[in-house]
Amino acid sequence: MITKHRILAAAQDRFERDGTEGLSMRSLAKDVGLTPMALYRHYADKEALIDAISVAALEDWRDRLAAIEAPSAIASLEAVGEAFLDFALEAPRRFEAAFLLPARNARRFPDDIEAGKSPPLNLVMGHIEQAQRDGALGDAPPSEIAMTIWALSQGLVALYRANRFSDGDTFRATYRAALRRCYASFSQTGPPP
Amino acid sequence: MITKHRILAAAQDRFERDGTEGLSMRSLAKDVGLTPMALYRHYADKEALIDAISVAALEDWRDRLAAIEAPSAIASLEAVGEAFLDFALEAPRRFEAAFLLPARNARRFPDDIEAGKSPPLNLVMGHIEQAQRDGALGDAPPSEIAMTIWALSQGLVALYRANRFSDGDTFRATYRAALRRCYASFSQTGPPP
DNA sequence: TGTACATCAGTGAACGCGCGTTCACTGATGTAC
DNA sequence: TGTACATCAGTGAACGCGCGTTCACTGATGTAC
Repeated sequence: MITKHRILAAAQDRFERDGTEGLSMRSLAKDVGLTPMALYRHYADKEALIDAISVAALEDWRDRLAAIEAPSAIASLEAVGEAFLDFALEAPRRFEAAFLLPARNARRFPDDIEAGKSPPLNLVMGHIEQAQRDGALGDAPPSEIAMTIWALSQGLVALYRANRFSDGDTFRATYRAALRRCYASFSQTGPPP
Repeated sequence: MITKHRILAAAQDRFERDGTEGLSMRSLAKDVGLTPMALYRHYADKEALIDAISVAALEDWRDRLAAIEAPSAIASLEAVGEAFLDFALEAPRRFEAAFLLPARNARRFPDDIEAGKSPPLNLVMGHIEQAQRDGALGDAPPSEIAMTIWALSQGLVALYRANRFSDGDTFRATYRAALRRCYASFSQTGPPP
């Protein structure tokens, strides 16, 4: 049973280094110190292994979110932004697996999101609603705020990964400023001008 | 000479359908109706061919930008957003090649951008500066406005491609609203709250 | 306590496949004298 | 005008490679009686 975990751990490492393409059953087996065929004792095939990697990536994000503690709703939202950033910088491929794989059962905006079908987004939307009650955010639909912030974060990270920022510090500063500005744009009440 | 163009055109088609991974010299040759080796008469190797695809993708975007005509600077900026959206929806992979490949010689924020080293971004920043003179945008640094808008667009498109919107119409509407709101957040003078 | 049997992780050889690219070549077209 | 030669697009066989996966197996460990 422990072998299965060793395989998954090695697969995550490989995946983080080389992506899906670079992850081969043979090279992975070498990493773990096993025959390629031994892997099939634990995972039906390569696809099953990649599924496991995706699931683990989502769990990683869920854990990072769950670990957040902040004094206010708006501070929590800021912390979510930081967690997102850290995740993206520490484990870019895992980050990608969690958010950007065109998942078969992905939750969709607006229906699934508003129906609360995405646990991580639920948590974020809870903070948003609390911030609205605190008067720190305007009355735009929480799901819209969440999607906009999510998109902005995602886009900034994508540009950073595509080498469009001169260095990491500039990027972090720009990221924080952009998110703060974006929340500010939601802080008035009423529809956008 | 015409063969070279036929090869590139077929390669673009393949790439749009299957991405870099699905583009093999052998399958491509079959598409063009040639022996695999004939391709090497026109492109040194696979990498050279992929470079050509990237270059063509950037030219596509440049042409789309150049074709924009609008009555005012702020209307031009809106048109840029629409062009970006159309490009992303019509030719997602080419779009990706143009913006997201970690290009060796990519222009970086803030130095390269402010120094005007990116012709497409230059054009956009020209509109931004004009809009500022028109009083339609606040006095934030144009390069910062450009990067923020770019990131937001990029992120929304990424989420759409990752299946996070229930349908295309919802996505287009959300995209337009988010961009409008983002420009609005830059319309006051002074630093963000 | 001893024996027979089932379970199960892991092995090792082999299969067929598609890949990028090499090499030596053919045959048509253009060019120089 | 005719001939010799260079150029150049394209061919076809072959190379070596890494891939996911099959198959039949070994050998240790646990379990039932």
